[in-house]
Amino acid sequence: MTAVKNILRIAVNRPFYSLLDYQCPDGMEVQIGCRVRVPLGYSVSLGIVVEITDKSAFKKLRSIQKVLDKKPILVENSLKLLHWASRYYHHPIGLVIFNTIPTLLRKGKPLPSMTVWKVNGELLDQADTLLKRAHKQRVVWEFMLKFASNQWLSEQPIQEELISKGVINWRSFLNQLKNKKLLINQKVEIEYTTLSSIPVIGLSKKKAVILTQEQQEVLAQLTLIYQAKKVKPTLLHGITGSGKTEIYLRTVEPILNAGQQVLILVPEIGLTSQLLRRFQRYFPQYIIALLHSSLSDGERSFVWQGVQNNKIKILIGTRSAVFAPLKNLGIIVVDEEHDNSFKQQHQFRYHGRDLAVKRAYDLNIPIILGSATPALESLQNVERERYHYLRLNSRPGTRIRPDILLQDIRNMRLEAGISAFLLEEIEQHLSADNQVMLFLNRRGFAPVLYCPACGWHAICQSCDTHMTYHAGMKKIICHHCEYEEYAGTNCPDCDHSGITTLGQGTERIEHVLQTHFPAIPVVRIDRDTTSRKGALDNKLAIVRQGKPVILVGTQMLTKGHDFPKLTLVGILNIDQFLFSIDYRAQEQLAQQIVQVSGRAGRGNSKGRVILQTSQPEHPLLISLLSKGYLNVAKQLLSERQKWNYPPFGFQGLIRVTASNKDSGLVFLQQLSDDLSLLGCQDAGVTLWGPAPSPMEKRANRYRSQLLMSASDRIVLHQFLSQAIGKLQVYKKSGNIKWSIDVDPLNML
DNA sequence: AGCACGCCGACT
DNA sequence: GTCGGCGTGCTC
Repeated sequence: MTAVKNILRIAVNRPFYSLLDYQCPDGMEVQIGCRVRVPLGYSVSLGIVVEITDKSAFKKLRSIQKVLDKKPILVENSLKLLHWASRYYHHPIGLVIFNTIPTLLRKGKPLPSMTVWKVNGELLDQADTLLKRAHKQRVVWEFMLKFASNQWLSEQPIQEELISKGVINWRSFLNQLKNKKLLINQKVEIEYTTLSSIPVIGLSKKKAVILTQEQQEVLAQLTLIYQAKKVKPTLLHGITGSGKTEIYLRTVEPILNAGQQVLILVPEIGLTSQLLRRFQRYFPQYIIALLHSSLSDGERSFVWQGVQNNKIKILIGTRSAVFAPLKNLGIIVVDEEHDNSFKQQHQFRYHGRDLAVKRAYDLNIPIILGSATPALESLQNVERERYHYLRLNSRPGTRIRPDILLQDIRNMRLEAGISAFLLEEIEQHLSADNQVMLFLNRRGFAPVLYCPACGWHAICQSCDTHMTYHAGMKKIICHHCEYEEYAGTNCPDCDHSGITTLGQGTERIEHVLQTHFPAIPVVRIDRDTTSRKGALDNKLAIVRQGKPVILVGTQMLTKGHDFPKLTLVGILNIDQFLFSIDYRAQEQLAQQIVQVSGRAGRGNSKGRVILQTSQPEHPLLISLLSKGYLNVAKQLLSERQKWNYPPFGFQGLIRVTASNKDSGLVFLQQLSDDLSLLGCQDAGVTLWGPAPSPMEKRANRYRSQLLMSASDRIVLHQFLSQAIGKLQVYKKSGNIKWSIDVDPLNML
């Protein structure tokens, strides 16, 4: 006799690090991946069945109350990934799962369904008497008799037909007929013949792009790679404009044709729509969906179900799409893999790219990481022969690489941060009918608002930082806590009337250029001008018309957009990043310079890049310009190795916030002492701190941190687990909240 | 995260 | 007296 497996190991929607065991009552059917309602303490909670077993360490188990799903809402491999991620990032399993699934499912609602209708054959002879006095009902009835006698009919064709017959309230008539038992209806799974959430853009026939020699070789290599028994990830290092997307399309094609699904991850929503267009054009026969944060709850559930039943074949999404329950996933593409927005910076701090690699590894399917400026982590994985490395080094057609010019701005009079030389160049490129772009990584009008008479300047009352002046709104805004107030014209301290600004942001550059070139449209692209839905697409459309424009923007501009008429790029004010205390700043700066430079000269004319700096002799800039990104990456990697920084060592950061200055540090000191007693130093784990965070006060809370680093990942994770055990039992004074960041990307 | 319990000070 | 503030402890 085999034991019946009736013990459920459940992830409840509460901050527990482990699964909870429950009894499954006799006769209740439940599968792994289904949601259940369980009693917990004095209340009830939702949970998801993660394991089914026949033994438990607990003697007395409570029973689950209800099973919410007939079929699992997660496929096995995404559930496995979530479970693994919960352990790797040391975040409670239930919160990991419930924060990932669509809101409607999180609230216990069912997956979307649709209603279908049919004539009830049993009461046909009574129809005439029942409908004697109901004229409109009779119209509906006759339509249904004609089309839905022998088959179920969905509401969409019913609606179209009846509205054309002038029956506006069609649904209420259907219900009246149902009440008279002339019609019957039922709910069924949605059919994915069309996707209402997807704009269908005029699908011009795909142009037969002829691949370059280089592209053909890369494709051939990829084909070989996929034939291996154990497939390794591929880093596709292709300079901007080298046609990476074309490679994605071709490499994915046979996988789709074999019936499998494709997952494409991009760093930002802004990049999804243009990629969608390319894929729709190339694969008009497959259903493609987007998954990102601006979808409605309903749309999200819809996509979730569509990928799970293998109707949606191509899914393009931002980082959380890595958890989507694709039933038959065949390949993953991570575009712009170096981008830091793949790392979630709140709560569950996971890295979308790294989890994609893990998911591909578990499924033994290919994954392509594409970038013009690969992350140091990825390059090191190539070095260790964990990844294949493929290179696209030239631009197809006549596209030529841009020249980059360093311009020394020491002792130079600038107009709002722009040199006379750059203004002159802008003028020339515009009059040659070309487009120009200025990159400045700071939004707002000016970072400082101050009084020349008494020295007062606007600082945030809740954070250790200045407030940025936004001229359009006449406000000063804190970019860290969003606190804002109206900016007066007089100094709040001495009432001097000549209050003024220092430094520049994109808004000011826009303003200055607009007065300088009144006939040319200036298009500003940053968080302030693109927050409304569709705003970014509208702005990009203006640029795509091809007439001379000046683009001004933040790092949003560096990401993947193609501007064929753009011939000049100006890079302003990057000097601060050359001397940042963050050891990742130089890597990011190099990536940003290369990415933004790549926007220039996409058409037939050669591009030009002017980089204004007061540090023209800085080794990073010299080396980047003379020897290129890979060389800089090698240098940076050797520095990282010297200090045992990632990717050579591994880090975990424990952050604490508290309502007063000292209690966080005291709390972390206790942890630091206990970890030392446990022998973490002897085991090779170094503790840095506790120390106040670089920005100590933020949103009225005092922040401190303890950094743990080690050469051995396993050892680090053992001590992180120990640390969590301690953190849970310490007494907390001063409203302390703590969190863990594994593989932290920034220390601020 | 919820929820209950228990210990306080501040009210009708 | 008892209402409710919040610190503490527990949840299979």
